[in-house]
Amino acid sequence: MPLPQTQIPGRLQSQLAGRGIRLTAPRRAILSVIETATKHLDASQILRKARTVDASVNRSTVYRTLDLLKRQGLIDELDLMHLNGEGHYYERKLGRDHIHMACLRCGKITEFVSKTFESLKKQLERDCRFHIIVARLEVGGYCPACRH
Amino acid sequence: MPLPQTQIPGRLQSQLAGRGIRLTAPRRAILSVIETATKHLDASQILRKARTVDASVNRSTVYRTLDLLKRQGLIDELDLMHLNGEGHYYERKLGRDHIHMACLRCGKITEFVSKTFESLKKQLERDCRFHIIVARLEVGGYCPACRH
DNA sequence: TCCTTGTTGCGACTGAGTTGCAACAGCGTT
DNA sequence: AACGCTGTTGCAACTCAGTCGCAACAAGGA
Repeated sequence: MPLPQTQIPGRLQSQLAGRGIRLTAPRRAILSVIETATKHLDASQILRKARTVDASVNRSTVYRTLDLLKRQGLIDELDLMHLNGEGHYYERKLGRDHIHMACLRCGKITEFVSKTFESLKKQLERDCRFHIIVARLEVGGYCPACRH
Repeated sequence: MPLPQTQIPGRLQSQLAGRGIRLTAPRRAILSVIETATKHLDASQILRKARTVDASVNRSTVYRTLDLLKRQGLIDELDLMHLNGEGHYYERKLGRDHIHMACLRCGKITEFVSKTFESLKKQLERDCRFHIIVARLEVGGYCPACRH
């Protein structure tokens, strides 16, 4: 349920290097932020944290690196039901997809892995002859503590 | 699979009126655009079409009306995998939720209704004790014509 | 018809994300 | 260890979606 982050540090780095992608100081800073995140971060939070590692990191570089990681399928982009503005959140893509539930009252984000979700994707691929690259299921509602 | 739009014209209007919400000329124009849409429209497309009905409709009013309809649970907001920029798309909420599949190559949007999706939501409500208000499943990948 | 109250148009603003460009730095090659 | 090709960066200016404060306005109940 919680973010299964804080993996082998440097894992993202070596995945990129293994694909012949150049590693630079700003990229290393940004990757380390993403790898060690304990909650969903948006671009400006990633920038702020990356700057504590390498003070010269620029906003554009954060966006360009996030684009790179998306194209490489190494991160997922989330909206989290736009609870706070229009921006996006990012998280490492690891193994199984999970569902994000956002509480409309307290803002808490809960993650949930479900076999049914996996079946649903298989059904889609079969019935619609659609080749899925990314699937995003976001739910808004009230968490156990806030429901009425 | 296609949009089940072009419902009883004026249906949205009477739903709002029935809730004691004031009907104005710009609102009527915007509602008629949403009701008669044959594809997913974004805010600026809604504005342009609404202006063919009432030339004085303003951009802010479109956003304010979309917010109203979202709060009333009468429309759904979609990203459609951000195939074209960062904006949002809107569609009437009718009966069962459906899944949106966006082809990353040709941009085609396919809709799909699935019993498994309904079970998944029930499972979520039960297992996570989460009260679902809105559920959005968007899939990016390759449609039958574009897959390789 | 009047009056209250919610709605609108306007214009200025915010904040996310993008872009062109010159300077720079990986990293494979020598 | 230095070289050089080529991809990457910082910067600053920009675009675009969406928001906001406010004075004028209009819906619809009395």
